[in-house]
Amino acid sequence: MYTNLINHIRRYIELDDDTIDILNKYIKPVNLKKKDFLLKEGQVCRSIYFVEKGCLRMFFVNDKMSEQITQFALENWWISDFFSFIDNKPSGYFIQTVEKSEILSIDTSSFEMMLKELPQMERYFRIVMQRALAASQLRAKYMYELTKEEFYTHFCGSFPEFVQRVPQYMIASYLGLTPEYVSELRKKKL
Amino acid sequence: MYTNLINHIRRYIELDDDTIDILNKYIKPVNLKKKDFLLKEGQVCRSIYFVEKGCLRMFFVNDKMSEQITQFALENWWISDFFSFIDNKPSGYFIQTVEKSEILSIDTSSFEMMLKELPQMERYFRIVMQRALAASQLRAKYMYELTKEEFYTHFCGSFPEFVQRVPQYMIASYLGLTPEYVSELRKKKL
DNA sequence: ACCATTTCTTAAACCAGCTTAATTTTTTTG
DNA sequence: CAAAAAAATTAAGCTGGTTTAAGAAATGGT
Repeated sequence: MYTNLINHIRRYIELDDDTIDILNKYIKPVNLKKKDFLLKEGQVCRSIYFVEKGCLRMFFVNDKMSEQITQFALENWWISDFFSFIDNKPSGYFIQTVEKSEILSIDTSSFEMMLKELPQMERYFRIVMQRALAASQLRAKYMYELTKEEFYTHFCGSFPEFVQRVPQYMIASYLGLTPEYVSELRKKKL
Repeated sequence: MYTNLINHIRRYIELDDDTIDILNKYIKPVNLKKKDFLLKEGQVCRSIYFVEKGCLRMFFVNDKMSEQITQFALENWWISDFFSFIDNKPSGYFIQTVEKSEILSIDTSSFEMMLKELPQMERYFRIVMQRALAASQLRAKYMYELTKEEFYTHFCGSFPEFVQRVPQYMIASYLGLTPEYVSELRKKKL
């Protein structure tokens, strides 16, 4: 069970069957249908989430009352509002499924206990965080150097499967463009 | 020696004197004057850097041949091109001192050996990476929700000492604005 | 103190991408 | 399958922030 997570951990550290059993004590599976919420604005984000199957989005509601998506998570991605998770502060975000999803969740206290019982997991999470940071540095670089049109084209070229799977207006929101402008860009490309 | 680094590590994990001695084997101090480079575009970024004293900036040169700053590092910050560091890919960035600085550097192989000899440091770096990720999520949120003018005002309000210490055109670059526009904003505030 | 270099300012013309608002297409649900 | 809801398109007008170009002020080295 949780084959995706186990395989993901095994990319980075050794993991025997006994350790997997221990690990299982700390992990809570959550099955969600489309548009279910894992986190709502104002709540403290008390868990980190791993996507076994499905897709999540993280967004906040801006002053114009429209949803601003800041992150997606597909299979094998961890997602959380780390700011809220680390310091137990109320979150400004929503985390919601984009489609029917199987999520694994580890809450704050399980996370600490798990790391105490299985210190080798510190290494796994160090590497996960380091890679997430590298990804976020890369994304920031693209946002600095590309025009919005180039950013859109580059994104569609890099993640074609993703573009199929997620509604266009969500991609627009994630890239920081209006749906109208994306529409215009698509017309131009044809 | 390296009091800032030692204190920083002690914020997150226990550290006895013997451990510090071991740690020292892996750390290379580098003293730099203003505008010296730690990394140039095209090189593989083979180290992570800790600022004991001073200030670093990380930037790339865009197609208009102007410098786009993506990060600063003051005292007690780690900085690196993690994308290049992790996968040994040539970096697209420069890392340069903004002022005379004392830097501590750990190269790729020292990093791996150090983590093997002192596995408790995995925890320290897991926490450092996690916090860096939280900071980068927060920064991204501001970039999404604020206009450039608000972003500038917010930045100056949040880091007044920093604004003193770093030339205005660098702050403009970091925030993704032109120096001309920052000039206009300042005039407006007075 | 003086010259060279770096940094900051001013102002006008310009444009990428947004807003608004109305219409059409697609998807969801009973 | 039909009605309702959600998502995508179109087009015109507008604006926040850039570009360009020139001059002024601050900083640093000798």
